[in-house]
Amino acid sequence: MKRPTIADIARRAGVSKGAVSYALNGQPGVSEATRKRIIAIAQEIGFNANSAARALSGARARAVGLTLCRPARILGIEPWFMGLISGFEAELGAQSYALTLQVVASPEQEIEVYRRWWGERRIDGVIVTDIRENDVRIPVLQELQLPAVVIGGPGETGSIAQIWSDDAGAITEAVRYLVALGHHRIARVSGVPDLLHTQVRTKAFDEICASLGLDNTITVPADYTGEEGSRATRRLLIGGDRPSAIIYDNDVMAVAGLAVAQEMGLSVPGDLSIVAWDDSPLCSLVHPPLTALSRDISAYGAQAAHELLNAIDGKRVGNVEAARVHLTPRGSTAPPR
Amino acid sequence: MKRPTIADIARRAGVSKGAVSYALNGQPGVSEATRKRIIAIAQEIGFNANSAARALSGARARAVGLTLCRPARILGIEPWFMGLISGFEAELGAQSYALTLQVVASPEQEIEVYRRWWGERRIDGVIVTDIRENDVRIPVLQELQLPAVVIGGPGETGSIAQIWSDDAGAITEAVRYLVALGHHRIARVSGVPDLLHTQVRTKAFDEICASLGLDNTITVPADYTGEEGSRATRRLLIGGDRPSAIIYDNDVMAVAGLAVAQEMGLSVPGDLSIVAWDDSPLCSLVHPPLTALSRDISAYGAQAAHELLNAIDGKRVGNVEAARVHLTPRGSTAPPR
DNA sequence: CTGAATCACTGAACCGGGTAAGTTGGCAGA
DNA sequence: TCTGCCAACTTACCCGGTTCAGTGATTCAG
Repeated sequence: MKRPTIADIARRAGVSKGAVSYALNGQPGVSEATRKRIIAIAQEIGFNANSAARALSGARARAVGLTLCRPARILGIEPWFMGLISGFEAELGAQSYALTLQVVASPEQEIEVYRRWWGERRIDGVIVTDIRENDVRIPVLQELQLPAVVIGGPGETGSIAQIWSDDAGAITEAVRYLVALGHHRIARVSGVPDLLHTQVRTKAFDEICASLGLDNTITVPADYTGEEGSRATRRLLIGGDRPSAIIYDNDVMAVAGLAVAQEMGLSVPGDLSIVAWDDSPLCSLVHPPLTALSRDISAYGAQAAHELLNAIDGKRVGNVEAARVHLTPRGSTAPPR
Repeated sequence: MKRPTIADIARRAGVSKGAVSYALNGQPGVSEATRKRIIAIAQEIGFNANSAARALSGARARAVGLTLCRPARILGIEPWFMGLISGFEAELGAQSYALTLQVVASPEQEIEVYRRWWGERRIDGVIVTDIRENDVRIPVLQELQLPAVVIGGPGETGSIAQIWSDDAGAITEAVRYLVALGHHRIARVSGVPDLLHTQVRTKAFDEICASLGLDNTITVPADYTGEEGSRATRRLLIGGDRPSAIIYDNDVMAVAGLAVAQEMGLSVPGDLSIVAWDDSPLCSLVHPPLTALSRDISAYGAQAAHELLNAIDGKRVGNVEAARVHLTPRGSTAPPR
């Protein structure tokens, strides 16, 4: 019942442990005949190298870490993280790396987890999301020399690899589209203001609105949750100079906003046009289906994992832009009445 | 820059490696004074035991595995898995166990992953979800003697721990509630029919409907996705003898069903009442908010993790029922017009 | 035919903790 | 003063791969 080791294989093949190691790892040092024989025996007895022993003798842990720093109730509903995770998996699985997950409550706790993981040599690198301005995690990662890739930005990450999508371009496209439909009063419900990509979006939104001569544009900060999305929407729709279109920073808030509009007896898209950020199945699930800024989150994740594996291999990696975000028009946008 | 080992601590404390090991693990064999001194040094230099070395010397890997066997596009939107995961974390984190995740395409691939993980000693146990009748994974887990806990059921899992919620009771409550409101034609859109808990629900649904003398009750099988939820709903609403209430096996299909009803000009709850299974934020996000069968998914996950840790510790565990499912009435149910 | 190079492999050290078995020193009791 | 005993350590080996320095056999050039 004991799980087989290379010593068992060595005994059965009549060679030394060393030879078995060379044979199984494709290293030179054994003849082709012996290699084949050893591989056959390994397969026959269902051998899998003990990852602990392997990691201990200087090699990799063959695992990467991901922390999720949002309350469970948001994590659950947001398609973003799951999309990202399955993207990671596609890339990591191919290289037989494992993904280790931890839910944390704060960036400080996240740093603790990084320190522990790295100290324990449990992982070879980490994927960092929800990057902020002057993010406290960056200097720690540099101090630890822990291979990492940062998702979101672009921002200051020093020597750490970074992958980002062109959020500024995306929001510009959305505003231009709404203006082309005839909208003048465009509002925005943003995600957490601290996050770098929120700032990028806010800046780009303000700029394009100014350059198109729109006034009364407003960004209401929220936190990606449905509750905040509802609250922000109510605030916008109650006011005197009601916007005719709202851009939301994620799909959950957009759906919540749609519900508020319906509840207030406003027709979508007749009285209010809605644009969601990140096109998840959620957007096509509701009625009317939501116009969204789409990007392939899975591919984004796969690309991030790829960069991380490069960083782990010591290859210098830089600042990578992910695939373009594009606007997918659906039933929630139309010319204002 | 090298990460510290117990040998470093031993040198600084002027004792042997063995003494350090005893001190840090709370074992007898060192005086309190020495123990304190050693712990202080460990803290000072930021020592973390190398998990590989620890795992190698007979101890635990201190990690558990979870595979997700659904396409990414469903995983993303379904709050269920993320809820479960954060529940696991709450329990695992407290015992400083890590969670290793893998997305797989089929039960066969899932088995491969279990074999590999266990062979590599990467994990100490696994959490198995989406259990089917005569599930192919059960005999493999028993053969490998891999500690496991099965979520869903109740069903035949032999010696493997199991945790389940009273789905039969829940659906009975939902049907009784709808009948009390005055509904006679109640339909149901189910999840994947192979899954054990789907079968439990279907059986209970048929039984309670029969015992209440309802005819024309029908269960349309679907697969938890929004698309299938829409399709099934359309099929039900197009038919001659339209149901006045539909119970959905998850929240995503319920939301999709709501959109279909709105699209067809039916008022909810006036023309159609809707009940969702699993009360996620999604249910209160839409308009009208959905009546749902609520359960604390996180607590469910925490309980499962707890049972698994017991199983890993060799404690015999059995068949545990999770906290009750209860009906949360909201705006999507009312007496039929 | 000899010396050098190459090949196929062995043996042993090593990674960093865990732990059984052995070794002190100090103190109590006779 | 001697024995016995215990706490407080030390020593040494284990876990299971990886890797490096040999070693004997064979090949090959000169």
